[in-house]
Amino acid sequence: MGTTGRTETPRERYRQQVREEVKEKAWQQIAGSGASALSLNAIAKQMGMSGPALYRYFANRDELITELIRDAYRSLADAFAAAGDAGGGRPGLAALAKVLRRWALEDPHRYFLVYGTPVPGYHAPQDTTAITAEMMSVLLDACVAAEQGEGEGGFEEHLAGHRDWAGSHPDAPPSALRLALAFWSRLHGVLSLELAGHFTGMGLDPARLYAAEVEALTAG
Amino acid sequence: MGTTGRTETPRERYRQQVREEVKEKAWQQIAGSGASALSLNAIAKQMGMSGPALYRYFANRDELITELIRDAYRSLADAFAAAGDAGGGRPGLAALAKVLRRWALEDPHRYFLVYGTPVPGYHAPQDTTAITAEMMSVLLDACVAAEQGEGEGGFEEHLAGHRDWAGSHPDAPPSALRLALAFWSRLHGVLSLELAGHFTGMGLDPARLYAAEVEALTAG
DNA sequence: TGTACATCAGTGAACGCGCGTTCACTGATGTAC
DNA sequence: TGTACATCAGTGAACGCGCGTTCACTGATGTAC
Repeated sequence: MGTTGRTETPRERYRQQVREEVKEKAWQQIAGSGASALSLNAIAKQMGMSGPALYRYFANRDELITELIRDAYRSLADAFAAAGDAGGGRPGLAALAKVLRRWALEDPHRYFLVYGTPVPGYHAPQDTTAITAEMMSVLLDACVAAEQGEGEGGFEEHLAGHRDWAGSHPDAPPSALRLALAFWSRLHGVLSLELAGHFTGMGLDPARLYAAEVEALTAG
Repeated sequence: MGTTGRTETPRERYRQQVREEVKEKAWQQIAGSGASALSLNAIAKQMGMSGPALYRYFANRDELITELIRDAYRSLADAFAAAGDAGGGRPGLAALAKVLRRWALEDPHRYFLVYGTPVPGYHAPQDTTAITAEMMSVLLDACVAAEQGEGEGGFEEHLAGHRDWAGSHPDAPPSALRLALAFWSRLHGVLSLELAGHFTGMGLDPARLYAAEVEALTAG
C-alpha cells in the first residue's frame, strides 16, 4: 500500500487483483483434490467467468502452477526471515523449527507442493533455488551460533569439501554444516510422515516427537 | 512353485498371470507420470487389449491402485524380514537402514506411493496398518537390542504412556521406542528430500548424510 | 471318445464427462487530439 | 468537452483428446454325461 515506485494504472491494478483471486481459488482447489487435479476451467467457473477468460491472466496451466510454487517458497522464506526480525537478533534453532512446523501445519497442501511427491511432468522454476538459499542462510546463521565442535568424523570431512549449498557461509565449520543438514532432514522427516498421515492410529503425539528431535539437535 | 496347498485350474493360473502383467504395466506407467495419472485404458492398450477387458481382472481403477499400494507395503516388509533371515539372527539398525534405503532408491515412485503426498481422494486399505506393524516389530527388535538407557526426559515419558504402536513389544524401554521413532523419521527425512530432488545442485552426497544419520543413531 | 451345455475372456460401440487451448467476436475502458 | 481510435477483458462455440465405465455380443475354453 502507499506509494510504490511505479505508477500503477487502474487496469494494472485490476489485473493484479484478478490474478490474486485466481491463485486464491487455485489454492482452495488444491486443498480439496491435490495439485495434479488443478483445473483452469473449474477455477473460472468458481469465479463466475468462462474458461478462456483466464488466459488473459496466465499463459497456461503450467504458468499458474509455477506461480503457486514460487509463492509457497516465498512464504516460507519470509516466515524464516521474520523469525529473525521478531526476536530482535538472530533466531535460534528452536525458533526456526517452530516456524517451519507452523508453516507446514498451516497448509499441508502448500507443504506438499514444495516438499511432497514431485508433480508428474513438472520442473520447478530455477528461482526457487535462490529462495532456498535464502532460507539456508538463515538456518546456517543459527547453526554457526549454536554449535562449537562435536566431532563425528567422515561426514563432516565430506561436508568440508562439498559446501556449495552453504555458499552464504563460506567460513562455517563443518560441524555447523552437519547440524544444518540434520535440522533440515530430521524435521522434514517428522513432518512428511505426520502430514502424510503415517502417525495416525499410532497413539502418539507427533508434536512431541518433533519437539524431542529439536531438543536432540540443540543439545548436541 | 511346486505344490501349493490349493489345486489351481489353468484358468485361475492364467487369471493370476494377467493380473500380474496389468500391475507390471501399471508400475511402468506410474514410473513415467505418477500415480494420479494411472489410466486403465492406457494399460490395456499397452497390453494389446481393449479397455473394458481389464474389468475382468479389476473391479475398477481404485481396486488396482489399492492392490499396488498393498504390494508396495508388502515388498518393504518382506525386505525387512529378509534382513533378519539373511544375517542369521536379528538384524542391526544399520542393516535395516541399508534395506530401507535400497528399497526406496530401487523404485522411487513406489516409495512415493507409500510415503509421498497422499493420493487425492484416496484412502489406503486397512491391512496396510498390519503390514506397518510387522515392520515396526522388526525395527523394535533391533532397537531393544541396541539401546540401554540414554535419558532424554519428557518425550520418553510421553512414549511410556503412548505405546499402542509398539504393541508387539510391550516391554521395550521408552528409550528404545524413542530410538525406533528417530530411526523412522530421520531416515525418511533424508530419503524424502533426496527423492523429491531437494539435494540436487547442493553439491553434497545424500548417501553420506544418510550414513551419518545412521551413525548418529547407533552411536547413541 | 463324443456330444451338449456352462463358463468366462475379450471386443466394439456407446455414454457422459471434463480437460486445455484456439479463435473470431462483442463491449467496455482508456488515450490522443 | 467532445470525438476517433486503440487497447484489452470477457464470451461462446468449437476442436481434439482421453478418461472410467456399461452393455450386448462373439468365440474360445472347460465341464458333465
